Amino acid sequence: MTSLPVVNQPPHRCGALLDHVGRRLRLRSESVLAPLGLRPRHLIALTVLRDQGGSSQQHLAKTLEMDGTNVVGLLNDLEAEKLIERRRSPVDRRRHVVELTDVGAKLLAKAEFALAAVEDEVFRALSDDQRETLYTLLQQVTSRTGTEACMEGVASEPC
Amino acid sequence: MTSLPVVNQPPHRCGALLDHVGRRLRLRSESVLAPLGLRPRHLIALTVLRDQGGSSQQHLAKTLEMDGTNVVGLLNDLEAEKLIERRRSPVDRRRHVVELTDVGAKLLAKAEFALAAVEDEVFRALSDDQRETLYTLLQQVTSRTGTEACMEGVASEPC
DNA sequence: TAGATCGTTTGTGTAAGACAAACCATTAAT
DNA sequence: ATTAATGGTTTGTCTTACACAAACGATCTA
Repeated sequence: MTSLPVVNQPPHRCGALLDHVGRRLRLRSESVLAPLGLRPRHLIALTVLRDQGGSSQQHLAKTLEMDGTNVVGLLNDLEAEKLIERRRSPVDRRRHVVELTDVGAKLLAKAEFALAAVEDEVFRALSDDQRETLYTLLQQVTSRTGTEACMEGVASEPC
Repeated sequence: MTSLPVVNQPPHRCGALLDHVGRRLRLRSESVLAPLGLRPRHLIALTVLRDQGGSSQQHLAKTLEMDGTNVVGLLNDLEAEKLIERRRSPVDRRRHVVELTDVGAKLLAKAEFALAAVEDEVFRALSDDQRETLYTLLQQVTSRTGTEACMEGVASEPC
């Protein structure tokens, strides 16, 4: 099963394509998000927090692939709006466990709702099924890959 | 077939997800592309030019959703490396028809080859089939949508 | 007690990119 | 023929996202 010689074309690279679509999406999102006091960057963070549950800031920095110092600023924004909470980890009180608040979850939902029109426009060429497929694929990409996933010491999750 | 009442969940928004994956991809791509004298932005432009054929700069600006003046700079970079050519349109000599050169096409191919490792890492969670599906979906998104597509006056294409 | 680690603050530098103004060459309108 | 509009170019300014470094307090570990 490892190699069916039938179709053997080299896999296409979708980096540039993804970048391109991302840009189109981001540009439009900005104006939609602005009235909510959010920027695309904030939305990514909120989404990650919702999907992966609370995590330490270090972990978050790794996930977002951002410099730690800049994550601080990002979280400061979000915390100022009560969208997230930083709690000291009981396990290691140096750590902050960052979690989405109810307000944050609601605003995130609201933002996503507001983005419907944007996505409709950008993904006009895709059917609903295709959009769902795209979503699933992207989520699969971002979901922790088993290895490398745990060991962050957040504990309370069995791995 | 238009509505099976079985699953009726609201469609997911993949903007943030896409942004996130895009970032991860871009970060790694930068270091791979640097030795080739390219930046992610350049790769997008080259990709668009290959996929859509030559276009006027205005058209290109619209496709890339970039400000015209910045497109000039981008193309200047690429032209300096002989990756693209600006030819005056015979139809309207104010226009530049921008096209990929052989050198450009080759470098693009080389870059994509070099990016294999990057995509392997980022898309580790996806099977080859899934990657291909992702590619197809993204391409479908970026491919001109029929309406709005033509009317650019590039002519030589029947629409 | 000493050293490492997490988060934070501040400050610096680079790059993307938006935007405006002025310009030339060309085309279209009158 | 004159005028106005358009495609491209140049220059210059401004904002923002980041990366990166340095220093600090609190906390954990040895």
